[in-house]
Amino acid sequence: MKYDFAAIESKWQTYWDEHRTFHVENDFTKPKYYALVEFPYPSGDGLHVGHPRPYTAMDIVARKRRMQGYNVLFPMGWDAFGLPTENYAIKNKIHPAIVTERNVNRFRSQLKMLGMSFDWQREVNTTDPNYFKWTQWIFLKLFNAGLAYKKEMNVNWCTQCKVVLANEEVVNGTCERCHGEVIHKVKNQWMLKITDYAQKLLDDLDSVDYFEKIKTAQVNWIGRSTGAEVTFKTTLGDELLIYTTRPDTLFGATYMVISPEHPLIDTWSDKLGNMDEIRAYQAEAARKSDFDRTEMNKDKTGVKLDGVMAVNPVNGREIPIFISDYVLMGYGTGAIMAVPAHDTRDWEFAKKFNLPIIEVVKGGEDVQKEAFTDCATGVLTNSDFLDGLSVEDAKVKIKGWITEKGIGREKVNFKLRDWVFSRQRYWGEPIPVVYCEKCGWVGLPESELPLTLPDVESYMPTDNGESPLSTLESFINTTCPKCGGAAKRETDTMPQWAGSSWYFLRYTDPTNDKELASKEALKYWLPVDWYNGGMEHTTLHLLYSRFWHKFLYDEGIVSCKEPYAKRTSHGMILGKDPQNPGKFCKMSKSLHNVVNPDEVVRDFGADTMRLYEMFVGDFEKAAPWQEEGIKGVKRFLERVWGMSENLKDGDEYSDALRSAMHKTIKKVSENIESLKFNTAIAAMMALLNDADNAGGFNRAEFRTLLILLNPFAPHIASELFEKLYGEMVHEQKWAEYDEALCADSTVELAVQVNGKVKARFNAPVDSDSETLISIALELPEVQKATDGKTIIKKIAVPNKLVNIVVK
RNA sequence: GCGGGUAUGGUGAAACUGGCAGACACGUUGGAUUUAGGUUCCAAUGCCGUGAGGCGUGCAGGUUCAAGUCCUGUUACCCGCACCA
Repeated sequence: MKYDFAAIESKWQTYWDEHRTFHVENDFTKPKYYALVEFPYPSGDGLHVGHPRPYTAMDIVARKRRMQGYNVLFPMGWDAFGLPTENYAIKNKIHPAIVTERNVNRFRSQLKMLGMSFDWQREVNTTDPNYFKWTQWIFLKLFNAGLAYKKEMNVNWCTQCKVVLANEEVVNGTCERCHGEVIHKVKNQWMLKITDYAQKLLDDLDSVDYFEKIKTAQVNWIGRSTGAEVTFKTTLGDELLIYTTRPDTLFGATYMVISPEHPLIDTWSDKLGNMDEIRAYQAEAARKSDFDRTEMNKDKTGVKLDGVMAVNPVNGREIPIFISDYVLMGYGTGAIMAVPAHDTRDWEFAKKFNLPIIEVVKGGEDVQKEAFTDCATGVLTNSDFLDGLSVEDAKVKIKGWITEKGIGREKVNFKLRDWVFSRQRYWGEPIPVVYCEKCGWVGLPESELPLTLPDVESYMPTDNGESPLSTLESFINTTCPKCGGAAKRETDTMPQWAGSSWYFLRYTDPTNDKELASKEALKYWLPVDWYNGGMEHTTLHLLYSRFWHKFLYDEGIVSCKEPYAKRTSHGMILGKDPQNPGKFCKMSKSLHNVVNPDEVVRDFGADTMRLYEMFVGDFEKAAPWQEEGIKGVKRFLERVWGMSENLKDGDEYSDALRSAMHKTIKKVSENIESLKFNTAIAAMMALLNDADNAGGFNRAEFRTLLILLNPFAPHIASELFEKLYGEMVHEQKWAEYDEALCADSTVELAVQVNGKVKARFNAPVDSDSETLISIALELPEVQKATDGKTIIKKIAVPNKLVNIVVK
């Protein structure tokens, strides 16, 4: 009989659907396993071949865990708020909810078509009011805890999307999504105080099993540094507070720089002689987009403030103050002391403005030619009481000194900024607060949740930067829940990252209308045992959701500090690069190199597609999509099918294949755990080759093969298992192996002379070194190679090789 | 600039604590079956050389009986962050 993948796959997909095979109950008596993949944004384009790679990988893990006896939660849902849907809706004049539903249906059917073992009874959708009721509820918790606040601030504004972006969403000064120009705009925005959790987000990385590169990226993004804050008096009688990580270089400060947005400038405005010039520079800096600012970063610019000087507290010297956009208002205090001798940026600035460069740490080259920034080897000089100390010792001493004198203190700073949480868009969760003239910002009571989106005529984003909801009087005008007076609703919506910051909690109890999920369900299922997702979310979704989870932990909602026990990531699937034949690059519509999974499944089948995606290369690395490679795995499945028709009798493994069977079980079992799916598949292929050489499989051996194959290619495995053994393969126990039986009775050893292989021989396993050496020395090839030479050394590595060293 | 990563046949790639480099595939070549083949099967396939033999894991050194793997230096490419004081 022919391997009719189309008929087999639709048969089993229907079976799994009708029997709810992969539905899991909250059965608290069983050991649980929570496997999670990132839920997709259901775009209008449907799945592309990149999606199934992580999904198949975790599907393999989930299917294996079920066979190992775990109660497995492997859910799927839709991160469905977002700009593309809204844009599509605007263009085609369809409500975004309808577009979303259509896209979700397409995605769901495509995932079913790939044989993913998701529990479809637990599907969640971030745009469902029953879901976002709890997103809003969490926001109110944050608001009531003082972690959500509204602030007038300079934000990133995408000129194309006409929306505010979080720092994490700005890539190379452009919009992460549309690559449009990002400029700065001063707007009143909702902010979340993720910075309050900076230290915890950093510390608790020690307690989780993430890929090291993921941890490193988060550590760098959080960007903790220790230094000191120091107060400089000014000649106008007030004070200037700066932050430095090099307080040891205080004696080398020859000027100060403050950010163009620094508030002291306004304070000083009528006393400065060159206000026109300063105002012009401020305007210039404000107008620059992030992109321009990065472009310009080689050439330092700035303006000296005319009429004010700072006084260096360690030596009383008066030094000038500049404004320059290389100092950022958002970090530290927005002001620095400049030590050109020991900071590259300060050095460049000093050279340009002809400022003195004083060496205070010796050990480098001439500081007039290059800044000396090495902290490890330097020794203090020209620094009075610090002279002769190492940089580390000097830091300690000066910190003590400034604390004692009351002019400064030790200070920790983070690069992490608070999370800009407002978006001027229609298709997002409404922020459930109102503004009352009397009471200020007031959160809605829980009874008024969910606050749903009103129907509007136009979802168009506006050029003035206001939300499309802002023109809708019926939505805006409401009463204050506190005083009952007139109040206005917030018209901005939440960013897309809101719904995805807690979705893994909702899966544990997706239909609960009393709580976001029951305490018992949360306690049972969390933390997620294994979460796989893209590296691109490391400093976005992954960080945001850790923050929310930690907050919910502090509120007593969840009972573990970290949401994910283990986090891994996958590489991208690359397409052919049309510009460089033989090279590969990101798939994109504009390059016409996108591969559609529907066609692959139609032409080769879902099992082949799954196997190919796993066989293509190292799961963690980017992998090129090469149509030719699909044939190899298709052939493998055809061979499995063909061999099923010629099985020998046998209730146990044959002598010929026993060790091969045990070795393969071990290899496949271990490889799944370490994400080495490619070599797991290779091991099964090699087993087929072994079986061919042994004259085919017997029934016992083939049964095991199907169990190993089931997570990878579940349709063919289910079909053959039912046909041959009359049972369901997914109900079988995972195969076991015996370490002792993995070994063959004899092994081939290589014999080297001076490290070059000259001969080979077979010997019983674990033969001792003396025996091996004496056999090796008798071999004719070895005699020839050692003839007339002196043997200096004989090394034998049991079961591997013998090396004879001669002179 | 800082951080992370990669470099192995014609191609995708394997190689656990240093121990036979190239598993498993793709492709190619030859052969068989077939009216036919985007079928199946068999054989060969790292490079140079007719051969014995030599050379081979980006490059240059080093340690070792033995190095893709360890050490020093160096180049190229990819990804992230980027004036964070």
